[in-house]
This record gives sequence, C-alpha cells and structure tokens, in this order.
Amino acid sequence: MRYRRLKNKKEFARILKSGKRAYSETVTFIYLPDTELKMAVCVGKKYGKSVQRNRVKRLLREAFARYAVRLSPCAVLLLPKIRETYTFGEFERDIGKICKRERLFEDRIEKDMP
RNA sequence: CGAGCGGACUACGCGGUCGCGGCGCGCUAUACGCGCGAUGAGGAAAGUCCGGGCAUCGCAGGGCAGGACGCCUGAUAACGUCAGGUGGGGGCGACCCUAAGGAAAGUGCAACAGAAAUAGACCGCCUUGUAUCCUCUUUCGCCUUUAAGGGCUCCCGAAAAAGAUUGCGAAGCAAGAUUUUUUGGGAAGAGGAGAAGCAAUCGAACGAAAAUUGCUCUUUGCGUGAGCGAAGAGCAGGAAGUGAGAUUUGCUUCGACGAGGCAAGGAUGGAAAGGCGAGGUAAGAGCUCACCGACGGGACGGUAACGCCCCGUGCCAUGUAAACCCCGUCCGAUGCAAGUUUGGGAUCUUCUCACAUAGGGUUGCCCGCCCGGGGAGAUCCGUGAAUAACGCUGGAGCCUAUCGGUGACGGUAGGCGUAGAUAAAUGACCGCGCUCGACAGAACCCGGCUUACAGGUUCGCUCGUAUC
RNA sequence: GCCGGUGUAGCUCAAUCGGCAGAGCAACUGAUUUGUAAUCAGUAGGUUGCAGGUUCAAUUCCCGUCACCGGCU
Repeated sequence: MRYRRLKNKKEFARILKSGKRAYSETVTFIYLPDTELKMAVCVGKKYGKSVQRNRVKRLLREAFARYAVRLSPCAVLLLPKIRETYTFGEFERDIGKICKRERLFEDRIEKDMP
C-alpha cells in the first residue's frame, strides 16, 4: 500500500482551508505536508451520470498511483476540471508535471521513471 | 426477392504486464502489511410508478375522512402484473390497441352556431272561426246539431190530371195562362282594391380648401325575393354627388287577426326525442307494417363475461363519471439513513407534569386505549462518535430433466453455490481479430411496470411479385 | 436513499368551475425634439417543456417522460 484514502470530513476542511494549490489544464492539485501519504478525488454530480463520474475517479487514481511510490508524505486532493471527454494520458502527464514543479519527489535518483 | 407482424436470446472476443474490493489459506504477530488462490455490475443495475418480504411503532378496537383499483375466469406471497377468453375499435393480412361498472339516486357543465340544447314551438304544414270595400255576371235562400240527412221557400226541366180563355159553324179537334201531384236538377262564381318592400324619376336644402362617381371582371357576406353591401383589379369621366319629401312607372314577396292539431321539413351543431322504405292522415306522427338498431322475457351453449335463437314492447329519459358522485373490492403508519448491540459516569442548576386534569404516543380527525417520569444546560475526568459491529445476502434463488395444465404457473428428481462496498471496488498499457462495440454502474432484498439502447443471432407467421 | 413542488411571448407573471392565450417591461415603426431620453400612437412576437389519452372541445383532467428547484438525514 503506497498511500491511504482520505475519508474524514475534518481533514477535507483542513486541506481546503490551508493547503497549497497547483493548477494544470486538466486537474487542480491541492496538497499539505503530513505524516503519511493520503489522497482523495473530488467528483460531484456536475461531472455527469454515475458511469461518467466513476470513470473520472478511476483514471485519476490510476494516474496518481503511478507517482505515489516516489512522493514525499503529504495529504492530496485532486479536483478534475469539467470537460467533454477524459483521457488517462492527459491526467498522467499533468500530475507528473505538477509533482516535478512543486518538488514533491522524495527520491531524485530515479529520474528515468516514465 | 421485397415489404411487414409476433416471440426468444445476446450485449466485442482472446492473450500478457501492472493495479483495485471483499473472501479463503499461509507468513508477520495483531497498529499496519506481504504472498498465493478462486471470485467480483445490468437487461435495464435507471425512473421510484405499483406490489410484497423484512424491521420498528401498545398497529393488529370502532367510526369518519382519504387513497388505489374496476369486462370475465384463472395464476401468484401480492399487485395497477401475467395468462386465457369476452365485448368494442384499427389493419388486405400476420396482428395490434382498449381505465371496458353505474347517466330512470342526485348535483354540475355543454362556449360559438342554430328556430330550438334536454326542453320547446320561431318559421312552417293542416283544420276551423271572425272580418272591410268595390265591380261584373247572376237563378242573388232560410231553419234544424255539422259539410251527412230532414223540413220550408224559390228557380229550371219532364210526365200525368184539372183548367179560365182563344181559334175552327157545332160535336169534336187544336193551342193554352194557371193550379195540383209525382220526379230530376239548382240556389253560386269571377276579378280587384290591401300589406310589406326594392329600383328608377322629380326634388326644397347642402355641396369649390373639390372624388363623395360610373362601368366591367373576380372573390365574398346578407336577404325568401326584387336587390343591397365589402374587398381587390382594370377602364372611363370631371358636378357627375348627398338628400327631407312627392308622384308615376317597373319589379319582388305575402293575404290579415284569433283558436286548435302536428312534430314531417327548416342552411347550424359533436349531439336535434331510433334509422330507412311503404302504407296511412285534414296535415302529421311507431299511428301501422317490413328490415336494421334498442329494451324486456324465455330456451340452448358457456364456470363466467357473453354468444345465438325465439317471442314480445312501438321505443320513454343526449353527452360527459379521465367533473362531483353512487356501487363493489382492497389499503394501519413509517422505511435499512428502518432498527439492534457496544461505547459515560459523577456533581450542580433549571423547565414541565403528576392519579386522570395537562402533556406525549397510537392514523389526518373523533371516540377508545397506553405511558410515570421526561427534557435542557454547566463543570470534572474520558472521547474513534456523521464512528465500530450486526442488519448484509441461502433467497417466493438459479440450471437441467420430467409430469399436470391451452397458458401464466405448479409438483417431483438431480445439480450449482453466484458481488456485498461505505469519500464507496472492474481501470491503465501492449498484441491479435472483426461487423469497430449502444444505453448505461449494485448500495436491504425480491416480483412487475415504464423509460433509454449500436447492433447481432434465431424461431414462427402474413401480404405482394416472379418462376416452376 | 426518501419526500414534495414548478415549467405559458426575449424577461417577470396572469388565465375564475374545460369554451377567443392575456398584462407590464423589453423590441420594432411612426409622431414629438436641433438630437437623445421621457411622452403619445401603432405593430409584431406562443409547438402553453415534450409525447400519448379522455372529451364536441385541454394551458386546465389522466398517464408517461425531460429539465429545474426545494426539504429530510
């Protein structure tokens, strides 16, 4: 297990209030340093019907899991932007860019990771 | 081959790598993890429109209110579902649709149009009464209860008898007014004046800051009609105009007033008191008759809805109940965020009520029944508290065979073990194939209904065309 | 998950028991003004969310569906 799911409502409020935000074309990334790595995906009703919402959540989790091994411990909220279609490639590329820019990678030796 | 109808099934497939949910086994030694294994969304999981299970509530006492359903029989745990049938409607047909009880229990509504809208008589048809004037021909009546019949009077014709008188010189013959009797016919008809209108003609007055005109054509409205009006187009002309009133001419329609009968006909309307044809009548009418429809009764068939046949009634009350309503059947309420268990004890303060009052609960209301304590705040320690566990998936379960039943469905035998999350699990990448993949994601569980949907497979059937 | 409500002109809203779909603002045209605003006169604008049914007739009654809004927890 590389990361934990965020479930508590209080933690959501804390991150939204004092977390740091980073933006990209497809996703908004809110993070706050913590003792261990935690993550949650926020997808409300305005993203479509249940099939569409589930697909967005799966794609985001998969993309986050690609980088979860190398991230320093912090609490992360992922807020996708509303679009017509969602693809895995865009999510993976943007999350990678953000993590690099915000210097969240713990281990800088393995730079050849895709 | 083309067009179509009905039913059933399926819902991209295969392989590899990484990853996710819970389960089982093993390791670590119970905070967190690791490895292996099998397994893991639908026909609609959707809408939440019905029905049930299950759970709780002193519900399983009564009444009122409210809601749902409504051809018949069956299936089912139950249903507004399903099966088979009946009636009605649609289609050439296969087949499809159908909330399909009651309108003589009562209330409401039926705009506009139309003479009239649930009722009657505006026009009309028929019978009858009353009533004005003039002209012509003329035979120019009356009574009785009517127009049948009778009586009286008058007129005309015929026959018989009597017969004043007249002619012939007489007998006699001829003519013959008149009277009586019998018998036949007749005692009425034609025309106009009248009323209401339309057009033309004459015309007092108005009209120079001038179109307010005429003719033709087309469309259309009103009127029974003569005719009148509106809109548009074209042509012509330049006082042609409007108009109180009057006369004549041409034209149109109708007789007036009253009583009674009728519901045939009258342009409307969704609907006009059965339809249609014939007889009948003063005119008419199911007034009578045939056929069709309606209603009532009976026989037969069917469990029944109903069908079919016979007889009778001339036939009376339009539609709407998906308006209120009546009749019959059914319904206690709340929903797994239901609910059960564990996790908190002490002190203080305050509010309300107390033996049937008040309050709370029980169904929206009433009666009835039940409850003895209940609620709030502060301080201290304690705290994962929108939490944890249960409910939670073995159930009216699925598959196969067979038996009963037209069928829905039921019985028997054998086999199977088939998601259970809770910020909520199915994804990413690579390769191959094709027809290039629609609608769409479980949240307590079932039975239905409805809605969305790229296609594909298959069975049965209908119509048309061509060939044999 | 459960329960309730609303859809009418470009906007905000009416329509009594089923019988001609209306008002205000906005738009357009004309008048007024040197011009604009205001004012006055007039005009146009509707699949009553969609689809089906009952009825002679539906914005209204019934059924289905779509969109939006609100409440409980």
